[in-house]
Amino acid sequence: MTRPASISGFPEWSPAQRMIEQQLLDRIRTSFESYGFAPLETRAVEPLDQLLRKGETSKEVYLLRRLQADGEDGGGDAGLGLHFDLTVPFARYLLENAGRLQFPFRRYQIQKSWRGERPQEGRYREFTQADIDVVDRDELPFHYDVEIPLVVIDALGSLPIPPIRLQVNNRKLCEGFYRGLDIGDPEAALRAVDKLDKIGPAKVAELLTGTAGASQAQAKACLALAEISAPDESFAEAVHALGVKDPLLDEGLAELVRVVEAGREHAPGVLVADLRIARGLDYYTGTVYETQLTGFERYGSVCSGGRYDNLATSGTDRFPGVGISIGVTRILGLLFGAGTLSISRPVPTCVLVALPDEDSRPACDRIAATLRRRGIPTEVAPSAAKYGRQIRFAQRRGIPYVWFPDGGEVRDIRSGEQATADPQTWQPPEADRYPTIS
RNA sequence: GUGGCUGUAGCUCAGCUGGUAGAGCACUGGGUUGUGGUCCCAGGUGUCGGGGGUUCGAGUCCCCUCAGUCACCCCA
Repeated sequence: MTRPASISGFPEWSPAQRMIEQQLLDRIRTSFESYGFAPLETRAVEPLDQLLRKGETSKEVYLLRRLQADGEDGGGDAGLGLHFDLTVPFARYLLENAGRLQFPFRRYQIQKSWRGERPQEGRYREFTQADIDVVDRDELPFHYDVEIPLVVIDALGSLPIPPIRLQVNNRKLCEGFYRGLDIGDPEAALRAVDKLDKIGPAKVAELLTGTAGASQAQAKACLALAEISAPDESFAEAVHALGVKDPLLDEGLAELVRVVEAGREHAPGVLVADLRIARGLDYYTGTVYETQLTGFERYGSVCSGGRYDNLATSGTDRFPGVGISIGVTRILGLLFGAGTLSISRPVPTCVLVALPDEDSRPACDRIAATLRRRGIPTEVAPSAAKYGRQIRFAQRRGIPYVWFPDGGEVRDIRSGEQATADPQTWQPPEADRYPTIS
């Protein structure tokens, strides 16, 4: 008989929080569509072999199983699992529908994902991501790597959240550098360098010599590279100054310069080249993005992605892409936790129509209907209580206006101002029509 | 998934080395019998996260479990 309790990692926001989330999602969607990304939703579930095609994430995947499945089929449903991001399902969708799509194909996708990891602040087992990707057939022009971060800078910039810092790096640059240095295990080096923020340069150097087969001098060079960070193209000179020569390094360098140049022009101070950014080792092949929320740096990236040249391939078909994903639930969780996101009222209602007595309900319903038709969220009082109670009902919910049908008057209960009004023509100030977030 | 810390009213929190439920705000009713907020009075404010154990007796000690949080891992 114990009361039902919450489930770890599966957040359920309050109505006020949900209204905030919906408004953020609306604005993100509007931003995405303003760049011409088309909406897509894929099923929640993918075959396990699709999910595990890249990366060693098997432990986090939630499996789908029927309650009544008998032991013979292993209790499984053909090995289905809930998707843990939106990129892998998108790659599957591409291969399945390539013949019906126009390329380059740009889509956005705003959906839940699931990961069976241990939850903590800003990390959940069920969470919403807002994803954009551009994919082409055979070759994807690099200018999309330049465009993608500008889209999310726009999207996140339209939200009432702290400023962001979008860090960009390029895998080719790092791998070329390591190759030019002749380091034994470039992947291990990448992994070690990625921990720089967390464990500091001394520990990273240990890792580099220990696991990546680097000499002391090589480790020092890797650290020097990782510590380069700049909001403009000056980072390229800093890399050149390290004196390493490699064709792949030059290619990555040139690409990163293009991204940073565009960032400096369109979003000054937001986008920076940060050569320590590595991302998960799985499918990224070039540009990589990560995003810090000012004041919440320690909770990790709230928006990341990159270029993947080999994620969607089938036989001779190849669909290179570049994309990025906004961690909506993470952003909300952090800001709710800090108490810095609020909404002007916890219900949509703008007007409460007071009810003089039950017999008047049809007349009150007509007033409410008229207001609603004109786009003003309206509800009628639940019962014909004393007017004082009805006003209090509105006040407790933050409803700004009470409509008195007998005299045909509307009262702003914040100021106490009351005036005669016609439901056919009365307008609330635009700021009062819907709840506003700040 | 491994380990650490935390859990008392709707919220913020007290509660001494085991001895019988507490404050502020919020909430409900009334003072005010159809125009709220201030003020006054009266009051639910409680499975002490849940279960088990030790004890004459457990909010307090022990075990398990759930949730939150932190570190590792990984990442939105």
